[in-house]
Amino acid sequence: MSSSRTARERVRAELTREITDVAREQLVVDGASGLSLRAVARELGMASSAIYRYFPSKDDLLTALIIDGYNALGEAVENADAAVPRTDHTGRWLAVCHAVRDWALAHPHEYALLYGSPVPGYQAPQDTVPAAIRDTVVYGRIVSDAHRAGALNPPGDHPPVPPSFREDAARVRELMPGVPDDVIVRGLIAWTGLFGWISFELFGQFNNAILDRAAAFDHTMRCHARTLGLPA
Amino acid sequence: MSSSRTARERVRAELTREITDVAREQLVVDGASGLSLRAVARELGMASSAIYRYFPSKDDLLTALIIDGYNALGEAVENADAAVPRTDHTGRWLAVCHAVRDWALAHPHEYALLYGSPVPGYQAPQDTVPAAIRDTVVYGRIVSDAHRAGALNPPGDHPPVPPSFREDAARVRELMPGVPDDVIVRGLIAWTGLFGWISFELFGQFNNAILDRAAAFDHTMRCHARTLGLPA
DNA sequence: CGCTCGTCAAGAGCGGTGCTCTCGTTTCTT
DNA sequence: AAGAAACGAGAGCACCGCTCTTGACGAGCG
Repeated sequence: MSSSRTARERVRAELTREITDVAREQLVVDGASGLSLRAVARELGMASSAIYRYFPSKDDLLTALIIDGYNALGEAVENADAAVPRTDHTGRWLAVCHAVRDWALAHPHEYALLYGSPVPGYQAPQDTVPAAIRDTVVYGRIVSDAHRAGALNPPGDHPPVPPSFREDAARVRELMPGVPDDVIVRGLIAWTGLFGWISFELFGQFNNAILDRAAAFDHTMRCHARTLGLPA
Repeated sequence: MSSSRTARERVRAELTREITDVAREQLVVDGASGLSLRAVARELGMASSAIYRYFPSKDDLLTALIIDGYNALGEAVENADAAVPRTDHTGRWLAVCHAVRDWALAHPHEYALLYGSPVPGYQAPQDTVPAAIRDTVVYGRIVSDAHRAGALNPPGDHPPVPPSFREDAARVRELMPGVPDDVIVRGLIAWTGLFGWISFELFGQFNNAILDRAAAFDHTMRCHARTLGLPA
């Protein structure tokens, strides 16, 4: 019977979830470096060695938390985008910006885990990729929609893209169908600018300089929208 | 005699330097999380407890490495800027961009220590600030020089800056004397865009997407220059 | 029913960590 | 020369990730 076998699998899945939940709580409190398998086991009233039945190593637990984090951020971004009329491309962009920032401010340690420095001998497990690009997928759709609607009027001239960028642009274009090379460049600029700003804000680079970060962020993202070519 | 007293201080300073040097080697190899006081002591042939005569905790050693890193990066940026004619503002900006990126690629773990996620319970020791802003000082001078020379012609219109940004702009203006509010916004966009790009590149966010990063980076920074208002 | 057999939790243990304390020794100061 | 300050070494504490062994539990099969 699948039910009996499922019963075992079910309790296993449940305990796995409990472990990640407790681990996430510790992550929120102490950050990634403060996460301790023994402390998680203690919290769950089990032996530390039992954890290894569910996660072969601490890195694997962290990877699970990373995937969860990407999904949580991606979902927040998707919801923010969905709440704005499809044709209000500027509003969708700003909604995405604020969704990312709000999530980052609410979950600083998890944001640091996703977009801060990865562990030294870093190799991104391939199974993190689908979760990791959820927010970027939403963003690409906004740019693509805006371009297709003829809503993009980028100001100023850019130098011609270098020849080797054509292939890279083609890869990026999978997320922004139909968008010309220069708009892809502008799209990359806005996207890296968004995360660059949030990382600066979260990691203390704005200390003693920018105090009303919410206002400065909103205005900066509106300027990014203009450079992308979105209407005011 | 100051010489006799200096003899003690001298050997102390020398050992302090040796400790940071060995620690930096380990940082380069294993990253910040792999740094071990005991391993440093072992490498130096001394007891681990002796290290604490020189650095009260591991965090203090890391802080010293952070300051060294900021200074190394700042010096690289200063040299890169100094090698370009003063009136070639676009060239100075591009030189700074490439200096930051080259340094980051050559010292990824140290870059991660500076601009990646800080330790969880983060409080920036105030004595890191002078070193931390060396690169920004150079950048501010470039923008200020370009503006004073009348070389800035920012394309497109930006929305009016929010009232609360005036005070923040005034603080930033200490590094960019004489620059109007909107140019300060554009300056922040380029600066956060530079570090946002490098962080994305270094922390794996460009994997499977952008392969010729050098070319894409150079072109993107030229586009940033245009948005700032610098001539082609 | 009884008997394997796979799954699991628990405990001990290994080598490592940051950090503290004590205890002689060295080195500078007075 | 005597006292004070700085120093290195060693033992030890509490913690860590991880491994290995042992024993209990429960599902499937003869």
